[in-house]
Amino acid sequence: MPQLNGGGGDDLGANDEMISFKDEGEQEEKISENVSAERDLDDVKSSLVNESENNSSSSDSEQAERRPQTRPDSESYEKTRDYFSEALRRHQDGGFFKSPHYPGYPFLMIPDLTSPYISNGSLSPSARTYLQMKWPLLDVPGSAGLKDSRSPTPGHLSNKVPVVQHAHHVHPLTPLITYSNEHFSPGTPPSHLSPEILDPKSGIPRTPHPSELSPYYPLSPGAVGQIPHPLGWLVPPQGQPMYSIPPGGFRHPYPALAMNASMSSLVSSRFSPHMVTHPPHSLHQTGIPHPAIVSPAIKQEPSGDNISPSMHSPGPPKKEEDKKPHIKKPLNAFMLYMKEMRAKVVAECTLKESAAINQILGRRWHSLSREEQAKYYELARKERQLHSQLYPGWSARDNYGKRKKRKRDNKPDSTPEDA
DNA sequence: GTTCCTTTGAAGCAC
DNA sequence: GTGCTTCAAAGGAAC
Repeated sequence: MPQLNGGGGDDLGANDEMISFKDEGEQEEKISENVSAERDLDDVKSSLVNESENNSSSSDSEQAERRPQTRPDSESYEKTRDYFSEALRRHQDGGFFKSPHYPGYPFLMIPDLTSPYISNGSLSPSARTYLQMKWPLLDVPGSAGLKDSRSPTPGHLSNKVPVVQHAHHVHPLTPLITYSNEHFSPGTPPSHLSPEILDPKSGIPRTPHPSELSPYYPLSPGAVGQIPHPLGWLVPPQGQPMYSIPPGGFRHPYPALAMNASMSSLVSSRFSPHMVTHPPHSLHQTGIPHPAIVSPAIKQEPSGDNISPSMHSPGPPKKEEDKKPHIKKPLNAFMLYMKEMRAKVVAECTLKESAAINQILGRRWHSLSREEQAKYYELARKERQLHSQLYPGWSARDNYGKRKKRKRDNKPDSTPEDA
């Protein structure tokens, strides 16, 4: 098990896997830093297309749809230019900062711009992206790229406009391409692009702390000081509200994205607005609304409004289980990586199927250097640690069977357990 | 509207 | 200890 012991040199766990992927990563590095990502995408996409063709006899339309994706030379280039122009225009007229149309992505892009390359330049785009995220949790040994990554604030990032440059073949504006402003509430200032973060309550500009980067455990300001948090990074050094919640709650499906950089990797639907604005149901015993908490109704049936029945009816609980909020599993390292990089991959290619994206992400994951993966392992470890602190009695087993039964494999010998 | 797909990792369970 | 299973995220595709 890839269990980090925290601080140990060989604490990555999954060492065997690391060894194997190391070669792959080196290969990619040899190929070219610039082309690795594209080749990776091309490779995956090609295989996906082939598989798709073989398995499901993809229609010509699908092929036609995907082929240009694999070689987006001319058309995509023109699109890119258009996007670039569009984004540049937005940037110039200020709208770029006022109303980001790419809620999740800037956080991924900006780091690349702050310090695009690590000394040896061997890191993959994603790696650099990650390394530049001012990881709040980690002491990254010998990471040259992180040398000054602690000091950067959104303020210093503000003049690093993603459209200016981007490493590799990634379209400089790909983040702008993928997302529409419908994901983002126009009124929500992109704190990562703002020189300072305004305190949602006081409106006073404040310097964001890396601690804010963890949206997984959005502690209310009052709750922060109530518990001895296992992770020091969760506690703001200046006693300022770390997980400041916009008045009225988040409207964005990825609300915390508006907070700052590495949010994108950490933020997700786990941080659902209802959990923030209506903590009573998902409040932990410490009074802390945990993003991993999802009411049974919400979790089991994501559709519809996310109001837990228990919220509507404070009356007697139906069952013991119904009363218990659904506490999600802490994300593992790959999941954290996936959350962070998904938008980037989506932006780099036109694939939209999560399955395909995940394949790419899986490859990229293996292409990450040991150090880069280590950070995710470490973060995941802290996630689990914090999770266990918040929910001492929780067990992964608690969630067993809460999902709709998955048809695990289409193996003919597998008997359908479903009635 | 629900489930599948697809990835890796963590955890639980059976043996 | 080993191997299998489930769940975590994501969102389009398929049903």
